[in-house]
Amino acid sequence: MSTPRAKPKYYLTTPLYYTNGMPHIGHTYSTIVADTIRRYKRMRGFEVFMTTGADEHGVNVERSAQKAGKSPQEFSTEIAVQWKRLWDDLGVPGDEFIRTTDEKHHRTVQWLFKRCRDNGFIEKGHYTGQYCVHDNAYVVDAGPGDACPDCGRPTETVTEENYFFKLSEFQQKLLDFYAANPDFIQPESRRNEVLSFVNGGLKNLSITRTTIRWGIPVPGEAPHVFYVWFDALIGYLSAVGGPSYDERGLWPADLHIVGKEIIRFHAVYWPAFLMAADLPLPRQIWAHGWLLFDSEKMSKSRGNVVRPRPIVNALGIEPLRYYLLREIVFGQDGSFSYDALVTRYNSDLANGLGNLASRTLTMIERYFGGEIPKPTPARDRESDAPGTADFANEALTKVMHLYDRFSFSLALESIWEIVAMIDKYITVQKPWALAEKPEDRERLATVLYTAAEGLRIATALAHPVLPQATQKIWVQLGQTEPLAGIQLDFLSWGQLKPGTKTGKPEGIFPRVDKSETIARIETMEQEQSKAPEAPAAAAANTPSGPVAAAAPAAAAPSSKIGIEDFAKVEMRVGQVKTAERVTGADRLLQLQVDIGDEVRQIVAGLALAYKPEDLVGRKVVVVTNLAPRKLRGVESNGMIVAASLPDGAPVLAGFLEEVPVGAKLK
RNA sequence: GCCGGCGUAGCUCAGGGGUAGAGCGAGGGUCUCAUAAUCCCUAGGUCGUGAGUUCGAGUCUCACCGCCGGCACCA
Repeated sequence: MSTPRAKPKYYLTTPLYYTNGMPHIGHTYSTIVADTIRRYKRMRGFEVFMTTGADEHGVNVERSAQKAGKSPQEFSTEIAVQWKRLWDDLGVPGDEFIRTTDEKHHRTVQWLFKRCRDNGFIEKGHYTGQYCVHDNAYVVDAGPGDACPDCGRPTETVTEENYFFKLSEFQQKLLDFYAANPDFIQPESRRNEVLSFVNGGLKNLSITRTTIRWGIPVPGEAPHVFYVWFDALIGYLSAVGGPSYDERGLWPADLHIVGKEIIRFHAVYWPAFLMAADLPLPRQIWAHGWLLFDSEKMSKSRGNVVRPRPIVNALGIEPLRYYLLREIVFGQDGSFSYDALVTRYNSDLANGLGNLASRTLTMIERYFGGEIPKPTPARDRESDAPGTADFANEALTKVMHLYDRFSFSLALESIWEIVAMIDKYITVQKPWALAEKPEDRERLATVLYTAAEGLRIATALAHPVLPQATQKIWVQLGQTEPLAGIQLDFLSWGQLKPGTKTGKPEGIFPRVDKSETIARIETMEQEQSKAPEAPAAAAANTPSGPVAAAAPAAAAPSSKIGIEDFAKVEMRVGQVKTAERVTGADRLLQLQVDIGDEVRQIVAGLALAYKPEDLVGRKVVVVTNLAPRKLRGVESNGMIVAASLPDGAPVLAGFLEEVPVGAKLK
């Protein structure tokens, strides 16, 4: 009963992110990849639908909510709203933000459960595990007698009745399915892992709990709620119709993008659930790798979690998109560093694409009054630009092929070969010299047409990765149809119409100073991390505090707060006792600061403006009630208040009169 | 412990039997349309260690060292 559609559909998903914390760069990566595919598929003529969302149930949310003094629903909603807002702000919202607390999702889960049960794949059984009575939760991986890792109290061995999904019956069916669909699990290495896991035998899966309250109720089975995977995974289906999935014709999903750590749930449990319910299976599961920061996995305990907002505030979302897709081979782990990010930005975006647009459009403006000149193809293509058009046309085919395989880094590499080719072409042809001789007017026209046309092709191809910037160049090239609506299949050399009025050349990617930009990102990161991870942190706000530098990209206006908010911040006069550089960090100083009743260790981003020895003995303003945080592996217990100059350099706040150490500010 | 992967120029990585590659960074040069951008030249790296197969090995085999992943939560 699917409605007839003109275009083939393409349905893809990101994971539904757990609302127990805020997004970091890894989540951002997943979503950016999905958004890029979404945009690319649209340019290939697909009707695309993308789902992202929030996984909200479970003990962890329950407990975090309790700590925050809120109901799980209230707590989870606040976090979910922030996730959604982040994706909106980053321009990667998808088409549906499904929440596992949505009524339609509850309905779908209960419906799927019934189908599985009716088909005989659900049974009652007993789950036995180590249970912490104090925390009201099972302790995974604990043996009898082990202590609870959270509260240290001994755990008890508890057995509860719950429902099991007969996963063991699907071992052979899954193996057959994998064999029949060799591309189902990507990349290859993950596929092999899954295969060996399934080959090793499958145990039945406990899918309900009676000890958890915060979950979807099992209909007619009062204390039971669904447990983890027989909840979140089903969101992919809830988002596109649930029980009536057939009406929208979007199911099965064409692609689930996941992180490598959750591949098994997607590649084993999920297809088994669907088989049990007699529903179509998704076509592909793609597991990407992790972003390693300084070669380490990101984690809160290491204090090296990278958040998207500071980067976006300092550089913009597009450089981040470009970096993640260009630098990291999709499917493999990749290293993330601010240094590489800014380097990529300057060399590829500012000096590469941005500069090519700038020089090309400037010359067209100057020599042809802002009109695309008319080329004289035959002769010039022979003598001046052998193979230019062919090169671009071949690159076009190649890039689409690479995008199809999600080989983003190779696709971008190929696009940038076009940029380099045109750059070289311009250098060889010397249009500025041609412009001086009236008899070279025709050649000049051809050269600039060629440059503009090469730029146009590269711009169109880069659009899925750089949606806004390429649209700007597109407009500057005088194109009126939105670039997002261009079909790549119909793109080819020579479509640029002579006489088209070009727009004013404007810098798309202004070059930035590397160390200053990194300093700014780190400062903002520091600011943001100091705020607790509670909803009140309002990650949407650019830190408007003393060290928030003028950011070219975003710089959200600071919102008004009441006196009661301000009163939460405790500031005191401190005196620097010792100061030294933090190794491996350009701008961080590790300080011991006397704040009256104690000496605090504080790591501050002051090294660009102050020498350690100049700070010793100096009185500073210290925010004393910030949550501790590690910077470059060094714990920081507070924050030094400073003004921030436009170039990012800090200037310490101080007093004109003598003040005693430890005095409070208000 | 079992299974798998990786270790190549300062950095990130490609190459999988026959005279060591790319991009970035760095050094030198060129041009001047352009965002001090572009373009050209330069990198002499025991291709983790040792042994073996071969006329010939980053490239195949074995052993060893180091790092990482899966087998057990997390983008």
